[in-house]
Amino acid sequence: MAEAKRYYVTTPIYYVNDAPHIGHAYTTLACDALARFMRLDGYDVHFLTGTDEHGQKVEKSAKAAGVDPQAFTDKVSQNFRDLAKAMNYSNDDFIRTTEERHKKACQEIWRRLKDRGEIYLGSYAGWYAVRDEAYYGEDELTVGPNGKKIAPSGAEVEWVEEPSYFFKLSEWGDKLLAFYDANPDFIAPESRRNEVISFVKSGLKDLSISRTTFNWGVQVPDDPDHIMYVWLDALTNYITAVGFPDDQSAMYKKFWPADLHMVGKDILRFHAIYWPAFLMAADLEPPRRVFAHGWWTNEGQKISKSLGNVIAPLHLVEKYGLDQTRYFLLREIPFGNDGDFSHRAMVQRMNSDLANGIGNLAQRSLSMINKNCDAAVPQPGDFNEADERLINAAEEALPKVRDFIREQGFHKALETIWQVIGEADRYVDEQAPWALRKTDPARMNTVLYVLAETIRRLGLLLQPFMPQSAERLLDQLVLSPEARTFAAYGRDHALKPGTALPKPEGVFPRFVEPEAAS
RNA sequence: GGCAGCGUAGCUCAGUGGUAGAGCAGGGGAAUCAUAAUCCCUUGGUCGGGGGUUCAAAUCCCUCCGCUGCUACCA
Repeated sequence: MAEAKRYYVTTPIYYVNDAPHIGHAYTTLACDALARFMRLDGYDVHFLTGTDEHGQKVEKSAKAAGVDPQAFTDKVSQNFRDLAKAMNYSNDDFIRTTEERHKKACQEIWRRLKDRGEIYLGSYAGWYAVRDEAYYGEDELTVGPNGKKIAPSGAEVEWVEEPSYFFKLSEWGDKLLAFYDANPDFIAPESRRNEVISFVKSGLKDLSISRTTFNWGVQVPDDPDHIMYVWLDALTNYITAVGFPDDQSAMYKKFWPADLHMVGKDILRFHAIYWPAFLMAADLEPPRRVFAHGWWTNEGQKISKSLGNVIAPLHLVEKYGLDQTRYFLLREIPFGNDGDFSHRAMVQRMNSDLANGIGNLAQRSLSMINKNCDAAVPQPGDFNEADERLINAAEEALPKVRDFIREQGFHKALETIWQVIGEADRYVDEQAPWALRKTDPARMNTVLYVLAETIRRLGLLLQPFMPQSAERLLDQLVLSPEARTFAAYGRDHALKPGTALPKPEGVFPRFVEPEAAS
């Protein structure tokens, strides 16, 4: 059965207590490239990001700042909207857990779980460290000199008990395993999938899903003493945004289940275990896929606030350029692995791949057209074998890139595009249009036409990754907006000979080290 | 500790039974259209150590060494 061409992709909602860093930028960037690709490929895309604004930490931070929590979150969530704008993300919606629509959705999913007998009232007890605001397991504790129990962090813990509602997660282990088995692509990469499965196989405990010790959260229906605990609240955002609780709405029917939840590896468990369990328990469909990507290090060092080596995305954009940063993050490491950000590697990518690669190819080709073809798309003659080879290589790149994008292989997609660039450079050298200028101008025209066509396709392919630069590249070929989708990728949408072209300008500057002060 | 995985050229990684690969870095050459960019050739590896299975092992098995991830309620 033919399903409508729609694609729903989400980032996690980011906890507003953190300042936006490279991790946030990276997750959303991957989703953005995916969303842009799917749109160009004819899909109706819904790309969601947002902020998680509830919880004890937010409540405390607001208090410390002397404002009420809502005013506090209004302010800090703006940082994430600013980031989205600065990184040129194309999200269709930005959800905040403090919105009315979301509270309604949370309370409704709670009611459904309650009605189906998936929630019961119990009490949550454990060793709690006030300083860390966290519970610890018995086996993590050590005994301090004064005989008190000490958390791994060094904080003293005390035994506390509070009433709490529980979700019967323990009853969902087998159903989850059956679900993973029936949906082998549900968790990626493969190694993460294995971890999740082994975790579930080791047995699941019921999950505490309410708290009474603070107020900043969604109230539990019919029990005002409790607020809903983070994960049920946070995860529900994914269905809130497509119209839940109105699960008969056009929006919900069209976009749920989500095609992909992109997450960092640290929150995989919540997305791959709790979330499908919540949904199945509420008789809703689980999402289709969760991808857990890796973390960045900075010049080989683990990034941490205490080391003071946090990477601010805006700083990178300012220093290297927006599209250069986007390109680096998606190209440098196999998506899913951890990766290292270093100035050296960044400059390498920026100069070798961008300036010397696509930048130089476009500039050398378009300059020759500008100077030797009356600044218009040249009239080609018949294609010879070499021409066909390059045209075909470019033609075949789209389906290859598509396959890689569908499995979130961003680095492979870019590598595929760069193979075409390499072939085009070899083609220029072999054909030597600068020599043909005198010996065989008609053949020169054909060669330059083939190059322009190749650049057209490269520009189209680069749009999801480097939207602004690709746009400038395509502007230099005077492509109409309709001619910029993948529907216009083929030969039947080839450049029209005679089309006047502007004087080309470099799109990818090289990075030049500032001279050391002497 | 338990479970899982990894260790291949200076760097990042591909290669899962049949003559060791790519990109970048290094060396040499060509070309001069282009952001001194490009193209060609090339140096470089006892595929972590040892043992075994096989006509044949980076690839399968055993063992040792080193590294990483997961091992539940801060998000």
